[in-house]
Amino acid sequence: MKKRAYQDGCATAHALDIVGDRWAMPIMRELLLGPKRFTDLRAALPGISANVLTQRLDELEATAILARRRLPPPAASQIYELTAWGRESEILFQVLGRWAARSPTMAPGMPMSVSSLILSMRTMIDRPALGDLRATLGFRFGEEMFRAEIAQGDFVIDRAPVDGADVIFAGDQNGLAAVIYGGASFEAVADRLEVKGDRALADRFVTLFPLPPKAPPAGAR
Amino acid sequence: MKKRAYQDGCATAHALDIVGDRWAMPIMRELLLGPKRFTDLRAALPGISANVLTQRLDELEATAILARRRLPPPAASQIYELTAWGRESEILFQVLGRWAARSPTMAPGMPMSVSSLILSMRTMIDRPALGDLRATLGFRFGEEMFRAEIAQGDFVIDRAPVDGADVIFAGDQNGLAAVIYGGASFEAVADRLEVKGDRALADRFVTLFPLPPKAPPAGAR
DNA sequence: CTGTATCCGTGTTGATACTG
DNA sequence: CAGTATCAACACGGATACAG
Repeated sequence: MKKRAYQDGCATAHALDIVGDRWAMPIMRELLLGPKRFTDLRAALPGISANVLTQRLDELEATAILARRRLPPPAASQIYELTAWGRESEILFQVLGRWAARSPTMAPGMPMSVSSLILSMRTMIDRPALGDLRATLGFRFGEEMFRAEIAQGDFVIDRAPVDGADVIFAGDQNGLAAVIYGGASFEAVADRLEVKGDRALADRFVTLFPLPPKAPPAGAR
Repeated sequence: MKKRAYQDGCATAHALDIVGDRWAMPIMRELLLGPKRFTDLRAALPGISANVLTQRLDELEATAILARRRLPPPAASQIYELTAWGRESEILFQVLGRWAARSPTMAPGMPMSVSSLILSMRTMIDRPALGDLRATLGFRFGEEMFRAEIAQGDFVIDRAPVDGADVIFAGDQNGLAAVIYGGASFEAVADRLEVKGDRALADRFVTLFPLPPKAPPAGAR
């Protein structure tokens, strides 16, 4: 009847009770950039099974992190969207990601979802290095489109059409990830990623994501 | 051979791979204020079983979050301590705790460990409200002693002797938690908590931990 | 006393198949 | 498309036994 919980008054323990179950946080991450349907979530989270997804969605709804909403006809499908408080959890992903980026056991080069890449750019971009750059960038990965504005030392990116951007990246998000985090050249990923528009801007943009130094591995004294 | 892992290049997913297992983060929390022995950890984490603790300690050592060290004779016992990178994880607990403090499903009044209370005070104290207050506070819970210095709008607390503090709290950490987070009076917890020294300072101190407003519960449109 | 290893009952997770 | 049903594998928690 009662699920397994830490019997602990610490707020951190309560956080783990509600988002510590396997897949709970990846589901939240996939919803941070906007609502999705059941099938969208399944597609974005390779490895999750339908019954676990159902169960987590129920739990996240019960804890007021997300709400389900039925779209008006004719699109009679259901969508899941974060509540206002659920959206405030983005800071959790930012600090988790920044901390884990220093992990000595992190293997590079694994595929990541579109949401992961967009959120990681939000988190990891070197804002002080932007200077007085002004630019608009477009990103199109499959059906998903995002638009980034760089201005006054800030970088904001959201779901939006890419039309009219100074440079547009289109294709596979893993291609762009390989360039900005793996140091690959655009030529090396040309089969997966197309770059349209201001090539000099693209070249500068991909230098804006420095990785923090790795911590020493286990046993390194 | 290989443990269950998200196959995901996202740094957040890697973070969950290494600290997402049940009890991993509570163990790290208990070590944030200093090294502990196996038995200390068991005592601070009611509900964990010895085999799970052993397994988590092995995993956290393999991922370079903690290291085990053997004390020099005659104290031949082993202690577990966080690595430098492991100590950097404190920010995770701060943002998790701050976010979860707004959870509409959090039940108040459950017991918390000494480390939890100390860390939560570090996180939740209202630094702007400190003004130009200068004070030294001592805390003694069982064998554990902490000393806090308030000066120049900052609050720092660490393991240290309590001698000479302006006010000393001694007894059960849950008594103090009930006062600063539950709004109880010192009289109401007099059987669990002793207050020695500057009573006016104690009265002011316990007002410095405002709780953020709760988010709306599930179903609240 | 301080851990570690092994067994076992139970609940959670994950893969596949299936239904409205 | 959006889940539910079934079942096997595994992780957890508790107890106990064992080793330095």
